[in-house]
Amino acid sequence: MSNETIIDRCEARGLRMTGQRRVIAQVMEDARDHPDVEEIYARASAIDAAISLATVYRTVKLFEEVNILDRLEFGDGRARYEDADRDHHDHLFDLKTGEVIEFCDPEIEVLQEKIARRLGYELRGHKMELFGVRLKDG
Amino acid sequence: MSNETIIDRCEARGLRMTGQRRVIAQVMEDARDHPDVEEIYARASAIDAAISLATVYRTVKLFEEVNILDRLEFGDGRARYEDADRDHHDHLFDLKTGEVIEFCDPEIEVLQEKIARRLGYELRGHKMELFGVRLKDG
DNA sequence: GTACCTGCAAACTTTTTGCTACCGA
DNA sequence: TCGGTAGCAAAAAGTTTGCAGGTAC
Repeated sequence: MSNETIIDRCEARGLRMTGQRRVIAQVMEDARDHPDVEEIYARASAIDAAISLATVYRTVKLFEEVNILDRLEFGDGRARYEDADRDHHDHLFDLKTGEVIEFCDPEIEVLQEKIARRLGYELRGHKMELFGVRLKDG
Repeated sequence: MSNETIIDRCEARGLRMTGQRRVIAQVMEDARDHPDVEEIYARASAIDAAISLATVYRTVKLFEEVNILDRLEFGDGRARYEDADRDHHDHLFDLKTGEVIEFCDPEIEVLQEKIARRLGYELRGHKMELFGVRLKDG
């Protein structure tokens, strides 16, 4: 939750900054939602029409590997991405509508630490998330 | 939960019980883990070598639609399934090893109800799950 | 008997990769 | 300079589907 931009963090990690990477970094910097790769590609294409889908895939994977982006899986078969450098929060995904709700609850934060510890995991530096699944019927 | 078998529940829902469906139901009845479709197919093939992968896909989808199986997504690109008629529990998935840990915590159960209500969801009959994601580095 | 189910192969979707040319540091 | 990077197209991996024949009820 620093105020470095994604591009700053790329440079801090010594990534070679090509034009395409700058565009994708900017797209994710501006994103207030959780775009999937196709959507990131669409937004990047609006800035530089020459960017290829393969480059978007390679770049978000790279950014994820160096913890600049988080990959989210909501069970609809597509990976979604968001800026990793944000306050910790959880996601609730409505399987009916596809809507994603972000929220944060201090009790959950405490509980997550507790559970991780009980299970022998050291949560420090890792992330755990409450993943809400709303099934189709009652 | 109840002690009906999966086959019992299929019949209770009026599903036409073919040999293939019986085999797949039995495989899931016996499963203590969270097999993906390929694994269910392998286990079913050991009982009836003529079963096709397409039938396994169609059958687990059908069983999921009538709430006989739950579909789980752990972010590794494959759907996994488990018997829906079990005590509620959560899953912790280790991204490093692929290991799945099941656990249940009463505080989480209470918290899940609370969060759902705060967000305007009525959890009754639906499911929410604490999904653990362990990232690669500290 | 008939509507539903199955196997097969082909199609589809999402993601990865081999190769050649290119570009950033 | 020169090793990493981009574009393209082909391949992979997981899943769905059209069709013709078969089966449960």
